Amino acid sequence: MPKSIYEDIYKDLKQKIENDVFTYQELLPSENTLIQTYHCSRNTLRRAVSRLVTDGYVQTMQGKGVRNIYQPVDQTAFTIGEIESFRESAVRNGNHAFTKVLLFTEIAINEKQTRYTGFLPGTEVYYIQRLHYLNDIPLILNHNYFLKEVVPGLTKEIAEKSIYEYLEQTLHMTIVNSKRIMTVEKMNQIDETYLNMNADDYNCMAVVSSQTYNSNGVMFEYTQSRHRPDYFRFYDNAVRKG
Amino acid sequence: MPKSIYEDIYKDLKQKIENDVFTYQELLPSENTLIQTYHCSRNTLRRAVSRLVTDGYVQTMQGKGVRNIYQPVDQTAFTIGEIESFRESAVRNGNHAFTKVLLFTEIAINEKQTRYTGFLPGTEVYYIQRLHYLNDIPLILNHNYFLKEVVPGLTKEIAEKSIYEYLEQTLHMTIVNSKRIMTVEKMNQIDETYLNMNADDYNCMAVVSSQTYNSNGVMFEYTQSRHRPDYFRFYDNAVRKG
DNA sequence: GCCGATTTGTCCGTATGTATC
DNA sequence: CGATACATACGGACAAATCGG
Repeated sequence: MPKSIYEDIYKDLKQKIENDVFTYQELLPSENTLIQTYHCSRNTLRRAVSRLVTDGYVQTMQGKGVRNIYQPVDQTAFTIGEIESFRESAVRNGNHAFTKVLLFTEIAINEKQTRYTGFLPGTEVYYIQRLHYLNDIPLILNHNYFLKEVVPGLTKEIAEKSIYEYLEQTLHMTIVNSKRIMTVEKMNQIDETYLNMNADDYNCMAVVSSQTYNSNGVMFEYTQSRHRPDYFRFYDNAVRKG
Repeated sequence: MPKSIYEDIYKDLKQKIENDVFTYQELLPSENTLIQTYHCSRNTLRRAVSRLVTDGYVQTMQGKGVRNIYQPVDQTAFTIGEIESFRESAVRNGNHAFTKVLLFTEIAINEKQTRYTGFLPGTEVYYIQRLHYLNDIPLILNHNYFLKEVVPGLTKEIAEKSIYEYLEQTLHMTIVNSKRIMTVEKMNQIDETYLNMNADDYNCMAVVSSQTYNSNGVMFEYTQSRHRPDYFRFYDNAVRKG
């Protein structure tokens, strides 16, 4: 797989920032300097830097330079309470990722399902319920709807491993983008049971609904992910645009 | 304020997509066509289109074209990846916004507050509690911490209108980016009271914690926004990274 | 399967504008 | 004021993917 120059530069700079080659609040070498370092054009370098900006790693300042504003997530101010470190370490040491398939069926979308999935009525899909464990704790209850026409040959065995691996490696599909909406919803009986929660404690949860498109512009997946509220975290970097 | 060409093109195309000049799943005119339409260079046009991609409005396909994948979303949704004040998004969606200042104080950050705000102990800040109403319904309870050194002269009167307007128009500060984390937390007594909620119903809420930087690379604001769960929506578009 | 036309992706060099110091 | 640094814009060249004949 041949890679692009700007991506190599992006990754190199990113890694240097993460490994404290540039310290927090320090200015990076100027564009002209970096151009000489990487032997590339100005456009190519600026493209790499602009990705670092959207990542929230650096900040460009006209006439001044490029400032490193990267802070590792662990040490960041966002650690609220003690559960935090456990949560973080669970994710980082999460070698014990395990997926349990609760339900594997093939259905046709009805009127009600059309409203939230975005699939037209009558569309043939695989409807799968899966429970994702991290370190033996059930964290996420997933409701997946996959377009049968685009994702043929899906089986329970594949769903137990990785559906995306199947899509990319076997079907050679390219996943392009995913529109997501995050909300907070009441827990239902199924959530409580499988996620091992008690309604006397938390009675609602984080819900991420997503529509995913492949490289042909076809929306081939709708998924609703229902997350245990005490383990749910979503990171984002927002950029102010003119 | 002189604007840039690529931004004008971006806005024009965006508006055309929103107004169904191009229908869903349709291909946009090719780059060469659009270049002639807007009388601009290829780079400039591609820059405009790339913003539409990150917005989740279109999808580019090498060798084929640019497909419109825009579908309107709920107007009350907040968009991730973009900084917008409460007032701005309310105005944009044609709603009536009102802000009530519950508390306006000046404090020095203590050890405990350092952990979640990211300000060093002893830092002088304005600590403000505000309640944001949308169409007379209290939706968001905000805890703002503003660095006094960078944001001088803040008053309760300003806090009742728009702090961001004061920052940008009076102090001529440029807000650049904002790192945010979204979690789900238990509601406390204060939340219930001001947001008019009953713990028998929802007992938790969406919490968005954010650190905001200005154009000098200074983190001048920490804010915790506590949202009514039943009105909370965050919209996001994730793009394949390569 | 091949070839050429079309379309997007990557990269380069250069010129000019604007903000900072 | 000049030097430096990032921002915008243009034009050209070649690569890679797609599609139709």
